[in-house]
Amino acid sequence: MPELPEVEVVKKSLEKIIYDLTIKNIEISNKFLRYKINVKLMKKMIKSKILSITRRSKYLFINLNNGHTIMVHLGMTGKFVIVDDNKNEHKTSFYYNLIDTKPAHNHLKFKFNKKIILIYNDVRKFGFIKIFKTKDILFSPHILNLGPEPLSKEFNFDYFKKNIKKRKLFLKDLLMNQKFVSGLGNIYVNEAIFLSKLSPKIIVKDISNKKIFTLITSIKKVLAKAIKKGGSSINNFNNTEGKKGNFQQYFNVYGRQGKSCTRSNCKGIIKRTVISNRSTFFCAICQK
DNA sequence: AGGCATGTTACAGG
DNA sequence: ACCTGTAACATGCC
Repeated sequence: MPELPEVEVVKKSLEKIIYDLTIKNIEISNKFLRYKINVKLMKKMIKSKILSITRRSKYLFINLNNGHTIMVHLGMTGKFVIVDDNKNEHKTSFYYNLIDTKPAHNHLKFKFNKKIILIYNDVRKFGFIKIFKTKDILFSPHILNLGPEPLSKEFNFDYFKKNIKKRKLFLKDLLMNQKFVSGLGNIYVNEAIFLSKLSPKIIVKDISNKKIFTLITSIKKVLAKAIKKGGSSINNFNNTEGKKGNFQQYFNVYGRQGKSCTRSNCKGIIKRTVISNRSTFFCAICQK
């Protein structure tokens, strides 16, 4: 479920529900996620309180009052399910097809001092949950080499310009590279490139200054809008409030091959190709 | 049956 | 030591 907007929505939802709660128990039914969970260390988090929940790129940090942080990466299919005190289930889910949270794929359960259970469910087990000392978290190998957050002011024209000099790679590969900018994935890269009217295959050193500005704006716009819409894939935990992620209905290119270009006055048809093993969608008429 | 799926990373080669 | 491309991870749906 996991590009930056989805992870941000999960972060906000978790915050609302488990902030300030104390972990009463942790049940691990399957420790074999992307990395094997250190059960002993994980159990040491029992009795600690949730100080805050933060995000860096697609990684979530659950910061505890015992000097430790639980790092969570949702991989491709990681989801959280909240069971509230009325036994209602509030799930995060993906718009695509793996939307079920079958109990068989529940791997961890966190129980709190309120009657709230937080379940980590992950069909493909590409996600992981790992404990770090809070002070070490930004120096962990996952975080250390990440590029700037795309929504930060650090990610600007000067940064972009400086990092594309003499580089001969496709624009799409640049934006997918987490060392260049962190948090974008295949959906939002496709969408941002469409908004900028550039070809995903333009060689990055050939992008004009004007287009660099457009591109940066497009990236920030598409992410901000997706967060506002609750992500592309999320049924918000607070779906009792009628809040469901629905950014997928705003996709211009992703998954739209064969359909017509949404740009007014463009008669193009969206094409699908493959770049670096990933599906790539674009309009050959208006993206140059 | 085979292709495809939102991600990361180990590895080989340059 | 850096950069790049490929394959692998596990599972389910079309």
